[in-house]
Amino acid sequence: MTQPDRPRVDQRRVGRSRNRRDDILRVAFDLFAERGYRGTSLAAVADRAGLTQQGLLHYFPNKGTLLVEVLELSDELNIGRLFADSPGRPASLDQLAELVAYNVTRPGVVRSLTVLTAESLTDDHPARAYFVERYGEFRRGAAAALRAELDGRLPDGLTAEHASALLIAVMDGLQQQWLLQPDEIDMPGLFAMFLDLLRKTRERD
Amino acid sequence: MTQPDRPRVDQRRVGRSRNRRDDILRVAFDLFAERGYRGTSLAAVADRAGLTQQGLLHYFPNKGTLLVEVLELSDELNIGRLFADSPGRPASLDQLAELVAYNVTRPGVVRSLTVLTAESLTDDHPARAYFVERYGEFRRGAAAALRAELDGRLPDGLTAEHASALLIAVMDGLQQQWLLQPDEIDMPGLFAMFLDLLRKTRERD
DNA sequence: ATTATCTATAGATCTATAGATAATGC
DNA sequence: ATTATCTATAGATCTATAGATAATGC
Repeated sequence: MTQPDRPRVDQRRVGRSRNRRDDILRVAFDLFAERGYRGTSLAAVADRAGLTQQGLLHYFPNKGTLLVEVLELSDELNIGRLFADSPGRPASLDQLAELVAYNVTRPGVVRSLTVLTAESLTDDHPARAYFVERYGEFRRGAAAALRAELDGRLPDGLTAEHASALLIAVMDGLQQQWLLQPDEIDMPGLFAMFLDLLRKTRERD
Repeated sequence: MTQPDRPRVDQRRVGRSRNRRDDILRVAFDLFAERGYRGTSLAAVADRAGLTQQGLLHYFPNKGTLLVEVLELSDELNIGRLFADSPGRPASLDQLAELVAYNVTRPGVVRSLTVLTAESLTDDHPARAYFVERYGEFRRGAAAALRAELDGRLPDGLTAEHASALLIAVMDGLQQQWLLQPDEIDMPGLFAMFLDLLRKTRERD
Protein backbone atom coordinates (compact mmCIF):
# COMPACT_ATOMS: atom_id res chain seq x y z
CA MET A 1 0.00 0.00 0.00
CA THR A 2 1.41 3.29 -1.09
CA GLN A 3 -0.11 6.60 -0.13
CA PRO A 4 -0.50 9.88 -2.00
CA ASP A 5 1.43 13.09 -1.71
CA ARG A 6 -0.24 16.25 -0.82
CA PRO A 7 1.00 19.75 -1.59
CA ARG A 8 3.65 20.32 1.04
CA VAL A 9 2.63 22.79 3.65
CA ASP A 10 5.84 22.62 5.62
CA GLN A 11 5.44 25.18 8.34
CA ARG A 12 8.83 24.28 9.71
CA ARG A 13 10.78 25.07 6.60
CA VAL A 14 13.18 27.94 7.04
CA GLY A 15 13.49 29.99 3.90
CA ARG A 16 14.93 28.12 0.96
CA SER A 17 17.22 25.73 2.80
CA ARG A 18 15.33 22.71 3.91
CA ASN A 19 15.96 21.02 7.13
CA ARG A 20 19.13 18.97 7.10
CA ARG A 21 17.31 16.24 8.95
CA ASP A 22 14.65 16.06 6.25
CA ASP A 23 17.28 15.93 3.56
CA ILE A 24 18.83 12.94 5.22
CA LEU A 25 15.44 11.26 5.55
CA ARG A 26 14.62 11.80 1.90
CA VAL A 27 17.93 10.49 0.74
CA ALA A 28 17.55 7.46 2.99
CA PHE A 29 14.08 6.80 1.59
CA ASP A 30 15.52 6.79 -1.92
CA LEU A 31 18.40 4.54 -1.01
CA PHE A 32 16.14 2.07 0.74
CA ALA A 33 14.29 1.71 -2.56
CA GLU A 34 17.56 1.00 -4.32
CA ARG A 35 19.09 -1.45 -1.87
CA GLY A 36 16.62 -2.11 0.93
CA TYR A 37 17.22 -1.25 4.56
CA ARG A 38 19.79 -3.92 5.32
CA GLY A 39 21.56 -3.33 2.03
CA THR A 40 22.00 0.38 2.65
CA SER A 41 24.85 1.64 4.82
CA LEU A 42 24.73 4.76 6.92
CA ALA A 43 27.80 5.91 5.04
CA ALA A 44 25.96 5.67 1.71
CA VAL A 45 23.10 7.77 3.05
CA ALA A 46 25.47 10.30 4.60
CA ASP A 47 27.49 10.49 1.43
CA ARG A 48 24.52 11.29 -0.75
CA ALA A 49 23.28 13.80 1.79
CA GLY A 50 26.68 15.49 1.75
CA LEU A 51 28.07 14.79 5.20
CA THR A 52 30.01 12.06 6.93
CA GLN A 53 28.51 8.97 8.48
CA GLN A 54 29.38 10.27 11.93
CA GLY A 55 27.78 13.57 11.05
CA LEU A 56 24.60 11.74 10.19
CA LEU A 57 24.63 10.01 13.56
CA HIS A 58 24.40 13.42 15.15
CA TYR A 59 20.80 13.54 13.94
CA PHE A 60 19.82 9.92 14.46
CA PRO A 61 21.19 7.80 17.27
CA ASN A 62 21.26 4.63 15.17
CA LYS A 63 20.20 3.06 11.93
CA GLY A 64 16.92 1.63 13.19
CA THR A 65 15.75 5.01 14.37
CA LEU A 66 16.64 6.48 11.00
CA LEU A 67 14.40 3.93 9.30
CA VAL A 68 11.46 4.55 11.60
CA GLU A 69 11.76 8.29 11.10
CA VAL A 70 11.97 7.82 7.34
CA LEU A 71 8.67 5.99 7.47
CA GLU A 72 7.08 8.57 9.70
CA LEU A 73 8.11 11.36 7.37
CA SER A 74 6.90 9.40 4.38
CA ASP A 75 3.59 9.11 6.18
CA GLU A 76 3.42 12.78 6.83
CA LEU A 77 4.29 13.68 3.27
CA ASN A 78 2.23 11.03 1.61
CA ILE A 79 -0.61 11.24 4.04
CA GLY A 80 -1.63 7.75 4.89
CA ARG A 81 -4.38 9.89 6.31
CA LEU A 82 -6.34 9.08 3.23
CA PHE A 83 -7.18 6.03 5.28
CA ALA A 84 -7.06 7.43 8.76
CA ASP A 85 -10.47 7.69 10.29
CA SER A 86 -10.46 11.41 9.85
CA PRO A 87 -14.04 12.19 10.66
CA GLY A 88 -16.06 13.55 7.79
CA ARG A 89 -13.61 12.59 5.10
CA PRO A 90 -13.63 8.86 4.53
CA ALA A 91 -11.77 7.97 1.37
CA SER A 92 -13.91 6.95 -1.54
CA LEU A 93 -13.17 4.05 -3.80
CA ASP A 94 -12.66 6.49 -6.66
CA GLN A 95 -10.02 8.29 -4.62
CA LEU A 96 -8.26 4.96 -4.15
CA ALA A 97 -8.33 4.35 -7.88
CA GLU A 98 -6.85 7.79 -8.46
CA LEU A 99 -4.14 7.05 -5.96
CA VAL A 100 -3.20 3.90 -7.85
CA ALA A 101 -3.10 5.86 -11.10
CA TYR A 102 -0.93 8.49 -9.45
CA ASN A 103 1.46 5.89 -8.10
CA VAL A 104 2.39 4.94 -11.65
CA THR A 105 4.14 8.30 -11.88
CA ARG A 106 6.38 7.68 -8.89
CA PRO A 107 7.84 4.19 -9.04
CA GLY A 108 10.58 5.11 -6.56
CA VAL A 109 8.13 5.78 -3.75
CA VAL A 110 6.20 2.62 -4.51
CA ARG A 111 9.37 0.57 -4.65
CA SER A 112 10.68 1.90 -1.40
CA LEU A 113 7.53 1.08 0.53
CA THR A 114 7.12 -2.29 -1.18
CA VAL A 115 10.67 -3.33 -0.39
CA LEU A 116 10.57 -2.06 3.18
CA THR A 117 7.22 -3.68 3.93
CA ALA A 118 8.42 -7.12 2.92
CA GLU A 119 11.77 -6.63 4.61
CA SER A 120 9.93 -5.82 7.83
CA LEU A 121 8.82 -9.47 7.91
CA THR A 122 12.36 -10.54 8.75
CA ASP A 123 13.58 -11.00 12.32
CA ASP A 124 14.55 -8.02 14.45
CA HIS A 125 13.50 -5.53 11.85
CA PRO A 126 13.06 -2.07 13.33
CA ALA A 127 9.99 -1.24 11.22
CA ARG A 128 7.99 -4.34 12.05
CA ALA A 129 5.74 -2.66 14.61
CA TYR A 130 5.25 0.29 12.31
CA PHE A 131 3.93 -1.85 9.48
CA VAL A 132 1.74 -3.99 11.71
CA GLU A 133 0.04 -0.88 12.97
CA ARG A 134 -0.09 0.70 9.54
CA TYR A 135 -1.80 -2.23 7.91
CA GLY A 136 -4.39 -2.33 10.67
CA GLU A 137 -5.16 1.32 9.95
CA PHE A 138 -5.26 0.71 6.22
CA ARG A 139 -7.78 -2.05 6.61
CA ARG A 140 -9.97 -0.08 8.96
CA GLY A 141 -9.89 2.94 6.65
CA ALA A 142 -10.64 0.92 3.54
CA ALA A 143 -13.45 -0.88 5.35
CA ALA A 144 -14.97 2.47 6.26
CA ALA A 145 -14.84 3.58 2.63
CA LEU A 146 -16.40 0.33 1.49
CA ARG A 147 -19.14 0.56 4.05
CA ALA A 148 -19.88 4.14 3.09
CA GLU A 149 -20.14 3.29 -0.55
CA LEU A 150 -21.34 -0.27 -0.84
CA ASP A 151 -23.16 -0.77 2.41
CA GLY A 152 -25.30 -3.86 2.14
CA ARG A 153 -24.44 -4.24 -1.50
CA LEU A 154 -21.29 -6.27 -1.16
CA PRO A 155 -21.38 -9.80 -2.57
CA ASP A 156 -22.91 -12.49 -0.36
CA GLY A 157 -20.85 -13.41 2.64
CA LEU A 158 -18.32 -10.64 2.07
CA THR A 159 -18.10 -8.09 4.86
CA ALA A 160 -16.46 -4.71 4.48
CA GLU A 161 -13.60 -6.04 6.64
CA HIS A 162 -13.05 -8.95 4.29
CA ALA A 163 -13.27 -6.74 1.24
CA SER A 164 -10.79 -4.25 2.73
CA ALA A 165 -8.16 -6.95 3.27
CA LEU A 166 -8.65 -8.09 -0.31
CA LEU A 167 -8.51 -4.56 -1.63
CA ILE A 168 -5.21 -3.84 0.08
CA ALA A 169 -3.86 -7.20 -1.01
CA VAL A 170 -4.69 -6.32 -4.60
CA MET A 171 -2.97 -2.94 -4.31
CA ASP A 172 0.19 -4.46 -2.84
CA GLY A 173 0.26 -7.45 -5.12
CA LEU A 174 -0.22 -5.35 -8.23
CA GLN A 175 2.52 -3.00 -7.13
CA GLN A 176 4.92 -5.88 -6.90
CA GLN A 177 4.05 -7.26 -10.32
CA TRP A 178 4.12 -3.80 -11.85
CA LEU A 179 7.55 -3.03 -10.37
CA LEU A 180 8.87 -6.30 -11.79
CA GLN A 181 7.35 -5.72 -15.24
CA PRO A 182 6.04 -2.20 -15.71
CA ASP A 183 5.25 -2.76 -19.36
CA GLU A 184 3.21 -5.89 -18.83
CA ILE A 185 1.08 -4.77 -15.93
CA ASP A 186 -1.54 -2.07 -16.26
CA MET A 187 -1.72 -1.39 -12.55
CA PRO A 188 -4.47 1.25 -12.49
CA GLY A 189 -6.55 -0.59 -15.06
CA LEU A 190 -6.37 -3.82 -13.12
CA PHE A 191 -7.18 -2.11 -9.86
CA ALA A 192 -10.24 -0.49 -11.43
CA MET A 193 -11.35 -3.91 -12.63
CA PHE A 194 -11.08 -5.24 -9.12
CA LEU A 195 -13.22 -2.41 -7.80
CA ASP A 196 -15.79 -3.19 -10.45
CA LEU A 197 -15.80 -6.74 -9.23
CA LEU A 198 -16.77 -5.50 -5.79
CA ARG A 199 -19.33 -3.08 -7.10
CA LYS A 200 -20.94 -5.03 -9.88
CA THR A 201 -21.61 -8.30 -8.21
CA ARG A 202 -24.87 -7.11 -6.78
CA GLU A 203 -25.77 -4.76 -9.54
CA ARG A 204 -28.19 -7.11 -11.19
CA ASP A 205 -30.15 -7.90 -8.07
CA MET B 1 3.08 -16.52 -4.89
CA THR B 2 4.16 -19.57 -3.00
CA GLN B 3 4.01 -23.02 -4.43
CA PRO B 4 3.20 -26.40 -2.90
CA ASP B 5 5.50 -29.22 -1.89
CA ARG B 6 5.18 -32.56 -3.42
CA PRO B 7 6.36 -35.81 -1.87
CA ARG B 8 10.05 -35.78 -2.52
CA VAL B 9 11.15 -38.26 -5.09
CA ASP B 10 14.82 -37.49 -4.88
CA GLN B 11 16.50 -39.89 -7.18
CA ARG B 12 19.84 -38.34 -6.40
CA ARG B 13 19.79 -38.96 -2.70
CA VAL B 14 22.47 -41.36 -1.59
CA GLY B 15 21.25 -43.50 1.27
CA ARG B 16 20.39 -41.60 4.40
CA SER B 17 22.90 -38.76 4.06
CA ARG B 18 21.48 -36.06 1.90
CA ASN B 19 23.52 -34.11 -0.49
CA ARG B 20 25.70 -31.54 1.23
CA ARG B 21 24.83 -29.07 -1.47
CA ASP B 22 21.14 -29.48 -0.80
CA ASP B 23 21.70 -29.05 2.92
CA ILE B 24 23.37 -25.76 2.28
CA LEU B 25 20.56 -24.65 -0.01
CA ARG B 26 17.89 -25.54 2.54
CA VAL B 27 19.68 -23.74 5.31
CA ALA B 28 20.15 -20.71 3.10
CA PHE B 29 16.45 -20.71 2.22
CA ASP B 30 15.59 -20.65 5.93
CA LEU B 31 18.05 -17.90 6.71
CA PHE B 32 16.82 -15.76 3.84
CA ALA B 33 13.38 -15.88 5.47
CA GLU B 34 14.89 -14.72 8.75
CA ARG B 35 17.12 -11.94 7.48
CA GLY B 36 16.61 -11.54 3.76
CA TYR B 37 19.31 -12.10 1.16
CA ARG B 38 21.36 -9.00 1.86
CA GLY B 39 21.00 -9.46 5.60
CA THR B 40 22.34 -13.00 5.53
CA SER B 41 26.07 -13.66 5.45
CA LEU B 42 27.71 -16.63 3.83
CA ALA B 43 29.29 -17.35 7.19
CA ALA B 44 25.87 -17.60 8.85
CA VAL B 45 24.70 -20.07 6.23
CA ALA B 46 27.90 -22.08 6.44
CA ASP B 47 27.75 -22.10 10.20
CA ARG B 48 24.25 -23.51 10.34
CA ALA B 49 25.13 -26.05 7.67
CA GLY B 50 28.11 -27.13 9.72
CA LEU B 51 31.07 -26.03 7.69
CA THR B 52 33.18 -22.93 7.22
CA GLN B 53 32.34 -20.06 4.94
CA GLN B 54 35.23 -21.00 2.70
CA GLY B 55 34.01 -24.58 2.66
CA LEU B 56 30.64 -23.34 1.43
CA LEU B 57 32.30 -21.45 -1.40
CA HIS B 58 33.61 -24.75 -2.65
CA TYR B 59 30.03 -25.56 -3.70
CA PHE B 60 28.93 -22.13 -4.88
CA PRO B 61 31.29 -19.65 -6.50
CA ASN B 62 29.61 -16.64 -4.91
CA LYS B 63 26.63 -15.46 -2.95
CA GLY B 64 24.47 -14.54 -5.93
CA THR B 65 24.78 -18.01 -7.40
CA LEU B 66 23.81 -19.47 -4.04
CA LEU B 67 20.62 -17.44 -4.07
CA VAL B 68 19.67 -18.41 -7.59
CA GLU B 69 20.25 -22.07 -6.81
CA VAL B 70 18.20 -21.76 -3.64
CA LEU B 71 15.31 -20.52 -5.72
CA GLU B 72 15.74 -23.20 -8.32
CA LEU B 73 15.72 -25.90 -5.67
CA SER B 74 12.70 -24.34 -4.03
CA ASP B 75 11.02 -24.51 -7.40
CA GLU B 76 11.87 -28.13 -7.82
CA LEU B 77 10.69 -29.05 -4.35
CA ASN B 78 7.67 -26.86 -4.30
CA ILE B 79 6.79 -27.40 -7.89
CA GLY B 80 5.83 -24.10 -9.35
CA ARG B 81 4.80 -26.58 -11.98
CA LEU B 82 1.34 -26.28 -10.62
CA PHE B 83 1.28 -23.33 -12.92
CA ALA B 84 3.59 -24.46 -15.64
CA ASP B 85 1.81 -25.21 -18.86
CA SER B 86 2.20 -28.89 -18.28
CA PRO B 87 -0.06 -30.23 -20.98
CA GLY B 88 -3.11 -32.05 -19.72
CA ARG B 89 -2.85 -30.86 -16.15
CA PRO B 90 -3.86 -27.24 -15.86
CA ALA B 91 -4.29 -26.25 -12.25
CA SER B 92 -7.85 -25.79 -11.13
CA LEU B 93 -9.02 -22.91 -9.01
CA ASP B 94 -9.81 -25.39 -6.24
CA GLN B 95 -6.23 -26.57 -6.32
CA LEU B 96 -5.12 -23.02 -5.89
CA ALA B 97 -7.39 -22.60 -2.90
CA GLU B 98 -5.94 -25.77 -1.39
CA LEU B 99 -2.48 -24.44 -1.94
CA VAL B 100 -3.30 -21.29 -0.03
CA ALA B 101 -4.74 -23.38 2.80
CA TYR B 102 -1.62 -25.51 2.84
CA ASN B 103 0.62 -22.47 2.94
CA VAL B 104 -0.81 -21.57 6.33
CA THR B 105 1.03 -24.60 7.68
CA ARG B 106 4.43 -23.42 6.48
CA PRO B 107 4.94 -19.77 7.24
CA GLY B 108 8.71 -20.08 6.83
CA VAL B 109 8.45 -21.01 3.17
CA VAL B 110 5.94 -18.27 2.52
CA ARG B 111 8.05 -15.72 4.34
CA SER B 112 11.21 -16.63 2.48
CA LEU B 113 9.60 -16.25 -0.93
CA THR B 114 7.74 -13.10 0.05
CA VAL B 115 10.87 -11.44 1.37
CA LEU B 116 13.03 -12.51 -1.55
CA THR B 117 10.51 -11.45 -4.15
CA ALA B 118 10.31 -7.90 -2.84
CA GLU B 119 14.05 -7.74 -2.27
CA SER B 120 14.54 -8.67 -5.92
CA LEU B 121 13.08 -5.27 -6.82
CA THR B 122 16.23 -3.57 -5.54
CA ASP B 123 19.17 -2.71 -7.78
CA ASP B 124 21.66 -5.37 -8.83
CA HIS B 125 19.74 -8.13 -7.17
CA PRO B 126 20.82 -11.55 -8.45
CA ALA B 127 17.29 -12.98 -8.43
CA ARG B 128 15.63 -10.24 -10.41
CA ALA B 129 15.55 -12.13 -13.70
CA TYR B 130 14.35 -15.23 -11.93
CA PHE B 131 11.31 -13.49 -10.49
CA VAL B 132 10.45 -11.64 -13.68
CA GLU B 133 10.32 -14.93 -15.52
CA ARG B 134 8.54 -16.68 -12.67
CA TYR B 135 5.74 -14.18 -12.47
CA GLY B 136 5.22 -14.37 -16.21
CA GLU B 137 4.80 -18.12 -15.86
CA PHE B 138 2.50 -17.74 -12.90
CA ARG B 139 0.23 -15.44 -14.79
CA ARG B 140 0.13 -17.63 -17.86
CA GLY B 141 -0.62 -20.71 -15.75
CA ALA B 142 -3.33 -19.02 -13.75
CA ALA B 143 -4.86 -17.62 -16.93
CA ALA B 144 -5.03 -21.14 -18.37
CA ALA B 145 -6.78 -22.39 -15.25
CA LEU B 146 -9.23 -19.51 -15.37
CA ARG B 147 -9.95 -20.08 -19.00
CA ALA B 148 -10.51 -23.78 -18.46
CA GLU B 149 -12.94 -23.17 -15.65
CA LEU B 150 -14.65 -19.89 -16.30
CA ASP B 151 -14.36 -19.56 -20.02
CA GLY B 152 -16.75 -16.89 -21.19
CA ARG B 153 -18.21 -16.55 -17.71
CA LEU B 154 -15.81 -13.99 -16.32
CA PRO B 155 -17.27 -10.60 -15.42
CA ASP B 156 -17.69 -8.11 -18.25
CA GLY B 157 -14.49 -6.69 -19.57
CA LEU B 158 -12.30 -9.02 -17.53
CA THR B 159 -10.12 -11.34 -19.57
CA ALA B 160 -8.44 -14.40 -18.15
CA GLU B 161 -5.15 -12.51 -18.35
CA HIS B 162 -6.51 -9.66 -16.26
CA ALA B 163 -8.02 -12.04 -13.76
CA SER B 164 -4.80 -13.99 -13.46
CA ALA B 165 -2.80 -10.88 -12.55
CA LEU B 166 -5.44 -10.02 -9.95
CA LEU B 167 -5.48 -13.54 -8.60
CA ILE B 168 -1.74 -13.60 -8.10
CA ALA B 169 -1.82 -10.13 -6.61
CA VAL B 170 -4.38 -11.32 -4.08
CA MET B 171 -2.27 -14.33 -3.17
CA ASP B 172 0.84 -12.23 -2.67
CA GLY B 173 -0.89 -9.39 -0.89
CA LEU B 174 -2.70 -11.71 1.48
CA GLN B 175 0.54 -13.50 2.28
CA GLN B 176 2.12 -10.24 3.30
CA GLN B 177 -0.76 -9.21 5.54
CA TRP B 178 -1.00 -12.70 7.01
CA LEU B 179 2.73 -12.78 7.79
CA LEU B 180 2.43 -9.43 9.54
CA GLN B 181 -0.65 -10.43 11.54
CA PRO B 182 -1.37 -14.15 11.36
CA ASP B 183 -4.20 -13.92 13.88
CA GLU B 184 -6.06 -11.16 12.12
CA ILE B 185 -5.94 -12.47 8.59
CA ASP B 186 -7.76 -15.60 7.50
CA MET B 187 -5.69 -16.08 4.40
CA PRO B 188 -7.41 -19.15 2.91
CA GLY B 189 -10.87 -17.83 3.74
CA LEU B 190 -10.16 -14.52 2.08
CA PHE B 191 -8.68 -16.16 -0.97
CA ALA B 192 -11.76 -18.35 -1.32
CA MET B 193 -13.91 -15.24 -1.15
CA PHE B 194 -11.92 -13.70 -3.95
CA LEU B 195 -12.40 -16.78 -6.10
CA ASP B 196 -16.12 -16.60 -5.43
CA LEU B 197 -16.03 -13.04 -6.61
CA LEU B 198 -14.65 -14.24 -9.92
CA ARG B 199 -17.06 -17.13 -10.17
CA LYS B 200 -20.25 -15.64 -8.91
CA THR B 201 -20.39 -12.45 -10.82
CA ARG B 202 -22.01 -14.08 -13.79
CA GLU B 203 -23.90 -16.73 -11.93
CA ARG B 204 -27.17 -14.94 -12.02
CA ASP B 205 -27.18 -14.32 -15.75
C1' DA C 1 25.84 27.27 25.71
C1' DT C 2 24.28 24.75 22.00
C1' DT C 3 24.42 22.80 17.60
C1' DA C 4 26.68 20.87 13.64
C1' DT C 5 30.34 18.38 11.91
C1' DC C 6 34.70 16.35 11.64
C1' DT C 7 38.77 13.04 12.67
C1' DA C 8 40.13 8.92 14.90
C1' DT C 9 39.11 4.43 16.06
C1' DA C 10 37.36 0.14 18.20
C1' DG C 11 35.66 -4.05 17.17
C1' DA C 12 33.00 -6.65 14.11
C1' DT C 13 32.00 -8.41 9.96
C1' DC C 14 31.96 -9.51 4.86
C1' DT C 15 33.12 -11.58 0.35
C1' DA C 16 36.39 -13.84 -2.09
C1' DT C 17 41.04 -15.83 -3.28
C1' DA C 18 45.16 -18.78 -2.41
C1' DG C 19 46.94 -22.68 -1.11
C1' DA C 20 47.40 -26.67 2.20
C1' DT C 21 45.67 -31.16 3.69
C1' DA C 22 42.88 -35.05 4.13
C1' DA C 23 39.74 -38.36 2.17
C1' DT C 24 37.66 -40.89 -1.76
C1' DG C 25 37.37 -43.25 -6.18
C1' DC C 26 39.75 -45.28 -9.97
C1' DA D 1 43.10 -37.50 -9.75
C1' DT D 2 39.31 -35.50 -7.73
C1' DT D 3 36.57 -33.85 -4.13
C1' DA D 4 35.79 -31.80 0.31
C1' DT D 5 37.32 -28.85 3.70
C1' DC D 6 40.32 -26.15 6.31
C1' DT D 7 43.64 -22.14 7.64
C1' DA D 8 45.29 -17.73 6.37
C1' DT D 9 44.40 -13.44 4.63
C1' DA D 10 43.51 -9.37 1.64
C1' DG D 11 40.87 -5.58 1.29
C1' DA D 12 36.53 -3.63 2.12
C1' DT D 13 33.07 -2.26 4.85
C1' DC D 14 29.94 -1.50 8.92
C1' DT D 15 27.90 0.51 13.15
C1' DA D 16 28.75 3.17 16.91
C1' DT D 17 31.48 5.80 20.44
C1' DA D 18 34.77 9.48 21.95
C1' DG D 19 36.31 13.66 21.70
C1' DA D 20 37.91 17.85 19.05
C1' DT D 21 36.65 22.06 16.63
C1' DA D 22 34.02 25.43 14.40
C1' DA D 23 29.85 28.06 13.96
C1' DT D 24 25.51 30.01 15.80
C1' DG D 25 22.33 32.10 19.09
C1' DC D 26 21.78 34.46 23.38
